[in-house]
Amino acid sequence: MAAGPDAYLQGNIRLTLEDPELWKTFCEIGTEMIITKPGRRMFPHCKINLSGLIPCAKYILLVDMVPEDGCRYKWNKEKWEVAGKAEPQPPCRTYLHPESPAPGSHWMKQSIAFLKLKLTNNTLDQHGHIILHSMHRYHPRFHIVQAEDLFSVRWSVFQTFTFPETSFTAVTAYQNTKITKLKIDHNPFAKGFRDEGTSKKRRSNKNPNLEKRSKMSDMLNRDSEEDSPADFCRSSYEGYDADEGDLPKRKEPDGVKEERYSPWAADREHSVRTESPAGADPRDMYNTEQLVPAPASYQPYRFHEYGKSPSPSSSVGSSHSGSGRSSFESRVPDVATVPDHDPSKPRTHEVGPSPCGPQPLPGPQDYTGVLNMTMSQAGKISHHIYSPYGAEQPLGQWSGPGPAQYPPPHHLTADYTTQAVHHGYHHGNVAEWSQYPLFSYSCW
DNA sequence: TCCTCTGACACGTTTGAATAGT
DNA sequence: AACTATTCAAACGTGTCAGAGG
Repeated sequence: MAAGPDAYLQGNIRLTLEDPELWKTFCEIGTEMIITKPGRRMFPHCKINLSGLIPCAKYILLVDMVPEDGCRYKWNKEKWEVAGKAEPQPPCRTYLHPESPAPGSHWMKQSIAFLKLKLTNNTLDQHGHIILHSMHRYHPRFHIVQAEDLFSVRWSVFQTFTFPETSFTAVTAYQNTKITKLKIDHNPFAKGFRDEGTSKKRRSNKNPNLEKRSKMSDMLNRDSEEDSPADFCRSSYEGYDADEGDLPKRKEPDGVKEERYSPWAADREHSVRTESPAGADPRDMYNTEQLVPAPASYQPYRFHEYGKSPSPSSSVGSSHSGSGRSSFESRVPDVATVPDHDPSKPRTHEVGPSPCGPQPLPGPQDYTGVLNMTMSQAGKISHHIYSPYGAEQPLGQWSGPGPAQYPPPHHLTADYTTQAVHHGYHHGNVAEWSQYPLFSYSCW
Protein backbone atom coordinates (compact mmCIF):
# COMPACT_ATOMS: atom_id res chain seq x y z
CA MET A 1 0.00 0.00 0.00
CA ALA A 2 1.19 3.37 -0.75
CA ALA A 3 2.15 4.87 2.44
CA GLY A 4 3.35 8.30 1.81
CA PRO A 5 6.98 9.06 1.42
CA ASP A 6 6.81 10.36 4.92
CA ALA A 7 6.61 6.89 6.29
CA TYR A 8 9.96 5.93 7.56
CA LEU A 9 10.97 2.38 7.55
CA GLN A 10 11.20 0.91 10.94
CA GLY A 11 10.21 -2.63 10.33
CA ASN A 12 7.91 -4.67 8.24
CA ILE A 13 4.45 -3.57 9.06
CA ARG A 14 3.37 -0.12 8.11
CA LEU A 15 0.13 1.31 9.33
CA THR A 16 -1.20 4.48 7.82
CA LEU A 17 -4.02 6.61 9.08
CA GLU A 18 -6.41 7.69 6.40
CA ASP A 19 -7.48 11.30 6.39
CA PRO A 20 -4.82 12.51 8.78
CA GLU A 21 -5.43 16.05 7.70
CA LEU A 22 -9.05 15.82 8.75
CA TRP A 23 -8.02 14.28 12.03
CA LYS A 24 -5.52 17.04 12.58
CA THR A 25 -8.09 19.67 11.80
CA PHE A 26 -10.26 18.26 14.52
CA CYS A 27 -7.37 17.70 16.84
CA GLU A 28 -6.24 21.28 16.60
CA ILE A 29 -9.59 22.39 17.94
CA GLY A 30 -9.98 19.53 20.34
CA THR A 31 -11.81 16.57 18.95
CA GLU A 32 -15.04 15.62 20.64
CA MET A 33 -16.87 12.38 20.09
CA ILE A 34 -20.50 12.04 21.03
CA ILE A 35 -21.32 9.04 23.13
CA THR A 36 -24.90 7.91 23.54
CA LYS A 37 -26.72 5.11 25.22
CA PRO A 38 -27.47 3.21 22.04
CA GLY A 39 -23.97 3.89 20.75
CA ARG A 40 -22.63 6.50 18.40
CA ARG A 41 -20.19 6.11 15.56
CA MET A 42 -17.01 8.08 15.54
CA PHE A 43 -16.39 10.91 13.18
CA PRO A 44 -13.86 11.14 11.72
CA HIS A 45 -13.84 7.40 11.30
CA CYS A 46 -10.94 5.21 12.20
CA LYS A 47 -9.66 4.26 8.81
CA ILE A 48 -6.24 2.85 8.14
CA ASN A 49 -4.05 1.35 5.49
CA LEU A 50 -1.74 -1.54 6.12
CA SER A 51 1.31 -2.74 4.31
CA GLY A 52 4.20 -4.99 5.03
CA LEU A 53 2.04 -7.89 6.08
CA ILE A 54 2.77 -11.38 4.91
CA PRO A 55 0.18 -11.84 2.17
CA CYS A 56 -0.69 -15.40 3.01
CA ALA A 57 -0.54 -15.08 6.78
CA LYS A 58 -3.69 -14.24 8.64
CA TYR A 59 -4.09 -11.25 10.83
CA ILE A 60 -6.58 -9.94 13.29
CA LEU A 61 -7.24 -6.24 13.62
CA LEU A 62 -8.47 -4.69 16.80
CA VAL A 63 -9.20 -1.27 18.17
CA ASP A 64 -9.61 -0.21 21.72
CA MET A 65 -9.72 3.10 23.54
CA VAL A 66 -7.41 4.10 26.30
CA PRO A 67 -7.72 7.09 28.58
CA GLU A 68 -5.34 9.89 27.93
CA ASP A 69 -4.89 10.67 31.57
CA GLY A 70 -6.53 10.47 34.94
CA CYS A 71 -8.59 13.59 34.62
CA ARG A 72 -12.14 14.59 34.08
CA TYR A 73 -12.69 17.75 32.10
CA LYS A 74 -15.30 20.43 31.77
CA TRP A 75 -15.97 22.94 29.07
CA ASN A 76 -15.78 26.37 30.53
CA LYS A 77 -16.16 29.45 28.41
CA GLU A 78 -14.66 28.28 25.20
CA LYS A 79 -11.99 26.12 26.67
CA TRP A 80 -11.49 22.80 28.37
CA GLU A 81 -10.47 22.75 31.96
CA VAL A 82 -9.60 20.00 34.31
CA ALA A 83 -12.56 19.26 36.52
CA GLY A 84 -11.11 16.72 38.84
CA LYS A 85 -10.02 13.17 38.76
CA ALA A 86 -11.31 10.68 36.29
CA GLU A 87 -14.11 8.36 37.20
CA PRO A 88 -13.31 4.70 37.60
CA GLN A 89 -12.79 3.13 34.26
CA PRO A 90 -15.77 1.38 32.72
CA PRO A 91 -15.33 -2.15 31.42
CA CYS A 92 -12.68 -1.92 28.77
CA ARG A 93 -13.80 -3.31 25.47
CA THR A 94 -12.06 -4.06 22.26
CA TYR A 95 -13.54 -3.75 18.84
CA LEU A 96 -12.60 -6.54 16.51
CA HIS A 97 -12.66 -5.72 12.84
CA PRO A 98 -15.49 -7.77 11.35
CA GLU A 99 -13.28 -9.23 8.68
CA SER A 100 -10.82 -10.68 11.14
CA PRO A 101 -9.06 -12.93 10.69
CA ALA A 102 -8.07 -12.38 7.11
CA PRO A 103 -4.90 -12.81 5.09
CA GLY A 104 -2.42 -10.01 4.89
CA SER A 105 -3.20 -9.64 1.21
CA HIS A 106 -6.78 -8.91 2.12
CA TRP A 107 -5.88 -6.23 4.63
CA MET A 108 -3.39 -4.63 2.28
CA LYS A 109 -5.51 -4.43 -0.79
CA GLN A 110 -7.67 -1.59 0.44
CA SER A 111 -8.30 0.78 3.26
CA ILE A 112 -9.60 -0.72 6.44
CA ALA A 113 -12.42 1.20 8.03
CA PHE A 114 -13.76 0.69 11.50
CA LEU A 115 -17.01 2.23 10.48
CA LYS A 116 -19.24 0.28 12.75
CA LEU A 117 -17.27 0.96 15.84
CA LYS A 118 -19.60 2.67 18.27
CA LEU A 119 -19.03 4.52 21.47
CA THR A 120 -21.42 4.43 24.37
CA ASN A 121 -21.69 5.73 27.89
CA ASN A 122 -23.91 2.87 28.92
CA THR A 123 -21.85 0.74 31.24
CA LEU A 124 -24.46 -1.99 30.95
CA ASP A 125 -24.28 -1.97 27.19
CA GLN A 126 -25.24 -5.30 25.68
CA HIS A 127 -24.16 -4.59 22.15
CA GLY A 128 -20.45 -4.69 22.57
CA HIS A 129 -19.90 -1.02 21.97
CA ILE A 130 -16.89 0.59 23.49
CA ILE A 131 -17.80 2.11 26.82
CA LEU A 132 -16.40 5.50 27.67
CA HIS A 133 -17.00 8.18 30.25
CA SER A 134 -18.27 11.51 29.16
CA MET A 135 -15.94 14.46 29.66
CA HIS A 136 -12.92 12.20 29.63
CA ARG A 137 -10.17 12.03 27.07
CA TYR A 138 -9.29 8.93 25.12
CA HIS A 139 -7.38 7.82 22.12
CA PRO A 140 -7.80 4.76 19.94
CA ARG A 141 -5.18 2.06 19.65
CA PHE A 142 -4.93 -0.15 16.63
CA HIS A 143 -3.70 -3.67 17.20
CA ILE A 144 -2.47 -6.02 14.52
CA VAL A 145 -2.11 -9.61 15.50
CA GLN A 146 -0.77 -12.28 13.24
CA ALA A 147 -2.94 -15.25 14.02
CA GLU A 148 -4.71 -17.95 12.10
CA ASP A 149 -7.72 -17.54 14.30
CA LEU A 150 -8.71 -16.02 17.56
CA PHE A 151 -7.51 -19.00 19.45
CA SER A 152 -3.98 -18.78 18.22
CA VAL A 153 -3.89 -15.12 18.98
CA ARG A 154 -2.54 -16.03 22.35
CA TRP A 155 0.74 -17.07 20.84
CA SER A 156 1.01 -14.21 18.49
CA VAL A 157 2.78 -10.94 18.32
CA PHE A 158 0.82 -7.84 19.03
CA GLN A 159 1.74 -4.71 17.29
CA THR A 160 0.01 -1.63 18.48
CA PHE A 161 -0.21 1.70 16.78
CA THR A 162 -1.52 4.98 18.01
CA PHE A 163 -1.92 8.26 16.26
CA PRO A 164 -1.61 11.42 18.28
CA GLU A 165 -4.14 13.23 16.18
CA THR A 166 -6.88 10.74 16.94
CA SER A 167 -7.27 11.59 20.59
CA PHE A 168 -10.63 12.98 21.58
CA THR A 169 -12.89 13.95 24.43
CA ALA A 170 -15.99 11.87 24.92
CA VAL A 171 -19.07 14.04 25.36
CA THR A 172 -22.81 13.54 25.46
CA ALA A 173 -23.35 16.84 23.71
CA TYR A 174 -20.92 18.93 21.79
CA GLN A 175 -19.26 21.58 23.87
CA ASN A 176 -17.16 23.38 21.33
CA THR A 177 -19.24 24.87 18.55
CA LYS A 178 -16.21 24.78 16.31
CA ILE A 179 -16.25 21.03 16.53
CA THR A 180 -19.96 20.97 15.75
CA LYS A 181 -19.34 23.03 12.69
CA LEU A 182 -16.48 20.85 11.56
CA LYS A 183 -18.56 17.73 11.99
CA ILE A 184 -21.44 19.21 10.06
CA ASP A 185 -19.13 20.32 7.31
CA HIS A 186 -17.43 16.97 6.90
CA ASN A 187 -19.91 14.31 7.91
CA PRO A 188 -22.28 13.45 5.07
CA PHE A 189 -24.92 12.38 7.52
CA ALA A 190 -25.03 15.87 8.92
CA LYS A 191 -25.49 17.54 5.57
CA GLY A 192 -28.89 18.65 6.62
CA PHE A 193 -27.35 21.05 9.07
CA ARG A 194 -25.05 22.77 6.66
CA ASP A 195 -25.75 26.40 6.02
CA GLU A 196 -26.08 25.88 2.33
CA GLY A 197 -28.23 22.85 2.96
CA THR A 198 -31.84 22.55 2.03
CA SER A 199 -33.02 22.47 5.59
CA LYS A 200 -33.91 26.13 5.70
CA LYS A 201 -37.24 25.20 7.15
CA ARG A 202 -35.76 23.96 10.32
CA ARG A 203 -33.22 26.67 10.53
CA SER A 204 -35.68 29.42 9.90
CA ASN A 205 -37.59 28.36 12.97
CA LYS A 206 -34.76 29.31 15.13
CA ASN A 207 -35.27 30.39 18.63
CA PRO A 208 -32.97 32.92 20.25
CA ASN A 209 -30.57 30.16 21.09
CA LEU A 210 -30.37 29.04 17.55
CA GLU A 211 -29.81 32.56 16.45
CA LYS A 212 -26.98 32.79 18.84
CA ARG A 213 -25.58 29.62 17.35
CA SER A 214 -25.94 31.03 13.94
CA LYS A 215 -24.03 34.09 14.92
CA MET A 216 -21.46 31.90 16.44
CA SER A 217 -21.27 30.02 13.24
CA ASP A 218 -20.63 33.22 11.38
CA MET A 219 -17.98 34.08 13.86
CA LEU A 220 -16.50 30.70 13.32
CA ASN A 221 -16.40 31.24 9.66
CA ARG A 222 -14.52 34.39 10.26
CA ASP A 223 -12.35 32.63 12.74
CA SER A 224 -11.53 30.00 10.25
CA GLU A 225 -10.34 32.61 7.88
CA GLU A 226 -8.50 34.74 10.32
CA ASP A 227 -7.18 32.44 12.94
CA SER A 228 -4.35 30.11 12.53
CA PRO A 229 -4.85 26.60 13.80
CA ALA A 230 -2.58 27.48 16.64
CA ASP A 231 -4.94 30.19 17.65
CA PHE A 232 -7.80 27.81 17.53
CA CYS A 233 -5.97 25.55 19.76
CA ARG A 234 -4.98 28.17 22.21
CA SER A 235 -8.39 29.65 22.45
CA SER A 236 -9.86 26.32 23.35
CA TYR A 237 -7.36 25.16 25.86
CA GLU A 238 -5.91 28.20 27.43
CA GLY A 239 -5.61 28.06 31.14
CA TYR A 240 -6.08 24.41 31.04
CA ASP A 241 -2.67 23.61 32.34
CA ALA A 242 -2.75 26.11 35.07
CA ASP A 243 -5.59 24.59 36.93
CA GLU A 244 -4.16 21.79 38.93
CA GLY A 245 -0.61 21.55 39.83
CA ASP A 246 -0.61 17.85 40.42
CA LEU A 247 -2.31 17.06 37.19
CA PRO A 248 -0.44 16.38 34.03
CA LYS A 249 1.35 19.36 32.81
CA ARG A 250 -0.22 20.66 29.70
CA LYS A 251 1.98 23.48 28.75
CA GLU A 252 3.90 22.99 25.56
CA PRO A 253 7.57 23.55 25.61
CA ASP A 254 8.44 26.97 24.39
CA GLY A 255 9.00 27.19 20.75
CA VAL A 256 7.98 23.67 20.05
CA LYS A 257 5.79 23.23 17.06
CA GLU A 258 3.36 21.16 19.03
CA GLU A 259 1.51 24.35 19.52
CA ARG A 260 -0.06 23.57 16.28
CA TYR A 261 -1.81 20.70 17.91
CA SER A 262 -4.15 20.53 20.75
CA PRO A 263 -2.77 19.86 24.17
CA TRP A 264 -4.69 16.64 24.00
CA ALA A 265 -2.19 15.12 21.73
CA ALA A 266 0.86 16.84 22.95
CA ASP A 267 0.14 16.15 26.54
CA ARG A 268 -0.32 12.53 25.90
CA GLU A 269 2.91 12.33 24.11
CA HIS A 270 4.60 13.78 27.08
CA SER A 271 3.05 11.71 29.70
CA VAL A 272 2.85 8.44 27.98
CA ARG A 273 5.74 8.20 25.72
CA THR A 274 8.52 10.60 26.04
CA GLU A 275 9.81 9.44 29.30
CA SER A 276 9.02 5.82 29.14
CA PRO A 277 11.98 3.62 29.81
CA ALA A 278 12.73 1.97 26.57
CA GLY A 279 12.98 -1.71 26.18
CA ALA A 280 12.95 -2.53 29.80
CA ASP A 281 11.75 -5.99 29.08
CA PRO A 282 13.09 -8.35 26.45
CA ARG A 283 9.55 -9.14 25.50
CA ASP A 284 9.30 -5.67 24.24
CA MET A 285 11.13 -6.87 21.24
CA TYR A 286 7.98 -8.60 20.21
CA ASN A 287 5.32 -6.38 21.51
CA THR A 288 5.31 -2.78 20.77
CA GLU A 289 3.21 0.24 20.73
CA GLN A 290 4.08 2.37 17.80
CA LEU A 291 3.65 6.04 17.93
CA VAL A 292 3.07 7.21 14.48
CA PRO A 293 5.57 9.70 13.35
CA ALA A 294 3.56 12.67 12.63
CA PRO A 295 4.48 15.97 11.24
CA ALA A 296 7.52 17.55 12.69
CA SER A 297 5.66 18.84 15.64
CA TYR A 298 5.34 15.37 17.01
CA GLN A 299 8.95 14.52 16.76
CA PRO A 300 9.99 15.36 20.29
CA TYR A 301 7.34 13.02 21.53
CA ARG A 302 8.26 9.96 19.59
CA PHE A 303 7.80 6.89 21.55
CA HIS A 304 10.75 4.87 22.64
CA GLU A 305 12.30 2.83 19.91
CA TYR A 306 13.95 0.17 21.93
CA GLY A 307 17.25 1.83 21.59
CA LYS A 308 17.26 1.75 17.86
CA SER A 309 15.56 4.85 16.77
CA PRO A 310 15.56 5.55 13.14
CA SER A 311 17.72 8.40 12.21
CA PRO A 312 16.07 11.68 13.02
CA SER A 313 16.74 12.88 9.57
CA SER A 314 14.82 10.12 8.03
CA SER A 315 11.90 10.53 10.29
CA VAL A 316 11.82 14.26 10.20
CA GLY A 317 12.23 14.32 6.54
CA SER A 318 9.51 11.87 6.06
CA SER A 319 7.20 13.74 8.30
CA HIS A 320 7.53 16.81 6.24
CA SER A 321 6.76 15.34 2.98
CA GLY A 322 3.10 16.03 3.36
CA SER A 323 1.89 12.86 1.85
CA GLY A 324 -1.50 13.45 3.37
CA ARG A 325 -1.23 10.42 5.52
CA SER A 326 0.13 9.53 8.85
CA SER A 327 1.92 6.32 8.74
CA PHE A 328 4.18 4.21 10.74
CA GLU A 329 6.05 1.01 10.35
CA SER A 330 6.75 -1.51 12.92
CA ARG A 331 10.22 -2.76 13.49
CA VAL A 332 8.95 -5.87 15.08
CA PRO A 333 9.62 -9.05 13.22
CA ASP A 334 6.48 -9.95 11.49
CA VAL A 335 6.39 -13.48 12.73
CA ALA A 336 4.37 -15.27 15.26
CA THR A 337 6.29 -16.01 18.37
CA VAL A 338 5.53 -17.64 21.63
CA PRO A 339 5.75 -15.08 24.34
CA ASP A 340 7.83 -15.88 27.29
CA HIS A 341 4.81 -16.37 29.35
CA ASP A 342 5.14 -17.11 32.98
CA PRO A 343 1.75 -17.87 34.40
CA SER A 344 3.00 -17.59 37.89
CA LYS A 345 3.55 -13.93 37.44
CA PRO A 346 1.04 -11.61 38.96
CA ARG A 347 -1.66 -10.75 36.57
CA THR A 348 -2.32 -7.22 37.33
CA HIS A 349 -0.14 -4.47 38.53
CA GLU A 350 2.75 -6.80 38.37
CA VAL A 351 4.89 -3.78 38.03
CA GLY A 352 4.13 -0.66 39.90
CA PRO A 353 2.99 2.33 38.00
CA SER A 354 5.85 3.79 36.18
CA PRO A 355 6.64 7.31 37.20
CA CYS A 356 7.03 7.93 33.54
CA GLY A 357 3.77 6.41 32.58
CA PRO A 358 0.40 8.02 32.39
CA GLN A 359 -1.23 9.42 35.43
CA PRO A 360 -2.54 6.61 37.53
CA LEU A 361 -6.24 6.55 37.38
CA PRO A 362 -8.12 7.36 40.51
CA GLY A 363 -10.41 5.04 42.29
CA PRO A 364 -10.94 1.37 41.79
CA GLN A 365 -10.68 0.21 38.25
CA ASP A 366 -13.35 -1.87 36.72
CA TYR A 367 -11.76 -5.09 35.74
CA THR A 368 -14.94 -6.85 34.91
CA GLY A 369 -13.67 -7.88 31.57
CA VAL A 370 -10.44 -9.25 32.82
CA LEU A 371 -12.15 -11.07 35.58
CA ASN A 372 -14.53 -12.65 33.20
CA MET A 373 -11.72 -13.98 31.19
CA THR A 374 -9.54 -14.97 34.02
CA MET A 375 -12.20 -16.93 35.76
CA SER A 376 -12.89 -18.92 32.70
CA GLN A 377 -9.33 -19.70 32.12
CA ALA A 378 -9.78 -23.43 32.10
CA GLY A 379 -11.81 -23.39 28.97
CA LYS A 380 -13.14 -21.08 26.41
CA ILE A 381 -13.81 -17.64 27.58
CA SER A 382 -17.25 -17.21 28.84
CA HIS A 383 -18.00 -13.68 27.93
CA HIS A 384 -19.80 -12.72 24.82
CA ILE A 385 -18.40 -11.56 21.62
CA TYR A 386 -20.93 -9.33 20.12
CA SER A 387 -21.93 -8.94 16.58
CA PRO A 388 -24.03 -6.21 15.11
CA TYR A 389 -25.38 -8.81 12.79
CA GLY A 390 -26.50 -11.14 15.48
CA ALA A 391 -26.82 -9.32 18.67
CA GLU A 392 -26.81 -12.23 21.01
CA GLN A 393 -24.28 -14.46 19.43
CA PRO A 394 -22.35 -16.12 22.13
CA LEU A 395 -18.65 -16.42 22.02
CA GLY A 396 -17.54 -18.86 19.47
CA GLN A 397 -20.20 -17.85 17.02
CA TRP A 398 -17.63 -16.13 14.96
CA SER A 399 -19.13 -16.99 11.70
CA GLY A 400 -18.28 -13.61 10.48
CA PRO A 401 -20.55 -11.31 8.66
CA GLY A 402 -19.89 -10.35 5.12
CA PRO A 403 -16.54 -11.82 4.32
CA ALA A 404 -17.49 -15.35 5.00
CA GLN A 405 -14.75 -16.42 2.69
CA TYR A 406 -12.52 -16.63 5.69
CA PRO A 407 -12.80 -19.38 8.16
CA PRO A 408 -14.75 -18.46 11.20
CA PRO A 409 -12.55 -17.52 14.05
CA HIS A 410 -12.37 -19.58 17.15
CA HIS A 411 -12.34 -18.85 20.77
CA LEU A 412 -10.23 -16.56 22.72
CA THR A 413 -9.04 -18.04 25.90
CA ALA A 414 -8.79 -16.34 29.18
CA ASP A 415 -5.14 -17.00 29.22
CA TYR A 416 -4.82 -15.22 26.01
CA THR A 417 -6.32 -12.18 27.52
CA THR A 418 -3.99 -12.02 30.37
CA GLN A 419 -1.13 -12.50 28.03
CA ALA A 420 -2.39 -9.80 25.86
CA VAL A 421 -2.45 -7.52 28.77
CA HIS A 422 0.68 -8.46 30.51
CA HIS A 423 2.89 -9.63 27.76
CA GLY A 424 1.54 -8.25 24.62
CA TYR A 425 1.86 -4.80 26.03
CA HIS A 426 4.54 -5.16 28.49
CA HIS A 427 6.75 -2.29 27.78
CA GLY A 428 7.46 1.10 29.17
CA ASN A 429 3.87 1.97 29.81
CA VAL A 430 3.25 -0.77 32.21
CA ALA A 431 0.69 1.03 34.24
CA GLU A 432 -1.30 1.84 31.22
CA TRP A 433 -1.28 -1.61 29.76
CA SER A 434 -2.12 -3.35 32.94
CA GLN A 435 -5.04 -1.12 33.58
CA TYR A 436 -6.69 -1.35 30.25
CA PRO A 437 -7.21 -4.91 29.21
CA LEU A 438 -7.38 -5.60 25.56
CA PHE A 439 -9.96 -8.28 25.33
CA SER A 440 -12.57 -7.89 27.95
CA TYR A 441 -15.04 -7.79 25.14
CA SER A 442 -14.84 -8.13 21.47
CA CYS A 443 -17.31 -7.24 18.90
CA TRP A 444 -17.90 -6.43 15.32
C1' DT B 1 -28.24 28.31 38.88
C1' DC B 2 -25.22 25.53 36.42
C1' DC B 3 -23.84 21.47 34.27
C1' DT B 4 -24.63 17.15 32.19
C1' DC B 5 -27.51 13.90 30.13
C1' DT B 6 -31.56 12.16 27.58
C1' DG B 7 -34.97 11.43 24.09
C1' DA B 8 -37.85 13.17 20.39
C1' DC B 9 -37.30 15.24 16.21
C1' DA B 10 -36.12 16.63 11.29
C1' DC B 11 -33.12 15.83 7.72
C1' DG B 12 -29.83 13.36 5.08
C1' DT B 13 -27.40 8.94 3.65
C1' DT B 14 -27.20 4.09 3.07
C1' DT B 15 -28.99 -0.24 2.00
C1' DG B 16 -31.45 -3.70 -0.08
C1' DA B 17 -35.56 -5.46 -2.18
C1' DA B 18 -38.63 -4.86 -6.02
C1' DT B 19 -39.21 -3.60 -10.61
C1' DA B 20 -38.03 -2.45 -15.35
C1' DG B 21 -35.09 -2.74 -19.19
C1' DT B 22 -31.74 -5.14 -22.10
C1' DA C 1 -33.61 -16.87 -18.20
C1' DA C 2 -29.94 -14.04 -16.75
C1' DC C 3 -27.95 -9.86 -15.98
C1' DT C 4 -27.90 -4.81 -15.18
C1' DA C 5 -29.96 -0.40 -14.03
C1' DT C 6 -33.32 2.19 -11.65
C1' DT C 7 -36.63 3.22 -8.09
C1' DC C 8 -38.26 3.48 -3.60
C1' DA C 9 -38.97 2.80 1.18
C1' DA C 10 -37.06 1.42 5.49
C1' DA C 11 -33.27 1.65 8.41
C1' DC C 12 -29.75 4.14 10.03
C1' DG C 13 -26.66 8.20 11.25
C1' DT C 14 -26.58 13.04 12.19
C1' DG C 15 -27.01 17.52 15.07
C1' DT C 16 -30.72 20.27 17.39
C1' DC C 17 -33.37 21.36 21.16
C1' DA C 18 -36.14 21.30 25.28
C1' DG C 19 -36.40 19.54 29.50
C1' DA C 20 -35.09 16.51 33.41
C1' DG C 21 -32.16 15.71 37.18
C1' DG C 22 -28.25 16.15 40.23
